[in-house]
Amino acid sequence: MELSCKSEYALLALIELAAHHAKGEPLQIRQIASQQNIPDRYLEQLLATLRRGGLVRSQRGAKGGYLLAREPWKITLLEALECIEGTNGQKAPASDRPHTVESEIVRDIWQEVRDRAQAVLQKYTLQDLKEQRDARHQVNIMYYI
Amino acid sequence: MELSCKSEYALLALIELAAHHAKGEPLQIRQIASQQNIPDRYLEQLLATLRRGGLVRSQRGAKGGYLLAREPWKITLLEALECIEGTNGQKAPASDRPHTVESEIVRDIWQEVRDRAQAVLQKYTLQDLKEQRDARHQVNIMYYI
DNA sequence: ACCAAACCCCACTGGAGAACCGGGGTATAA
DNA sequence: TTATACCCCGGTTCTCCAGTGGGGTTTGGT
Repeated sequence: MELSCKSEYALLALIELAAHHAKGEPLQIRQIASQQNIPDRYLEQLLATLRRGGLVRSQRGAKGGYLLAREPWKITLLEALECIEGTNGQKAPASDRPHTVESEIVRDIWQEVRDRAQAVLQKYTLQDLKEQRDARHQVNIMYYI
Repeated sequence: MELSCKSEYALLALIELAAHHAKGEPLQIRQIASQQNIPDRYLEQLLATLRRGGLVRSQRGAKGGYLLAREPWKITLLEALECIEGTNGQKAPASDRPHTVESEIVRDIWQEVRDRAQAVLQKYTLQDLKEQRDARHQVNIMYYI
């Protein structure tokens, strides 16, 4: 798993879309970008990737924008991250190298690490993040009063 | 965590050193490299990093080579990987960006993923890998008979 | 019909790191 | 003294990240 800036941008955008999802109307790149301080031309590319991955859909033309392709509780973070950074074929070290007993041991541990990371990302959906968001915003308002 | 080719090379070298550790005599780069099919000039750099990190020590001159700086059960994989790839300070996306409620949620999840990955790497020592190695080699011998 | 809002696609840049290769210097055992 | 092995520094090629920019296409509103 990357946990890069790119991945963070994608998740932030998806949280915004999840929060806006009940309204049923599309949300524009500009809105998301300004809310989350993301360069809009870059975010555009990420949303295009998410669209091609089937996680969001777009509405072209005036009053257009993006919507989640599915209900927010049906999209896990694992899906989102695999979509956004999954294109780069070999994240694992090339398996074409002749493998020894020792290299298999290392690969097994690599796999265990990946499995643990993926388990965390599997258990959260966009709905979960949206609820956390609402809860924390509520706390902020209470402090403000 | 990177889980790159570089990291794999480093762990393979450390396993070799752990396996050879009982003899008390140094092991040469060439030996390790040919055993594990690693380009030797590259491995040299990695061992230099591990030396600077205090995980191995070197003996210069003829009959020289590398030895573990500590007992194999006192070196965890987490230590080894942090040493080999840890110089790049922030693997996390720059925190200098203005952070929103949403970005904090994402960072928290990032942290949870990292913690899980590190927990796996923390629980294994070089001694564990050496024992796995011995066990699997033994199995291979039995098949051969 | 027109216009402006919005997405769409492609290309390019600068920087960082991975995965090497190579040359020459230095310590050390035999 | 000499061969062996580590030591240090530098360069190369490649890929990806993180953006920026230009021009094209769809669409709703007037």
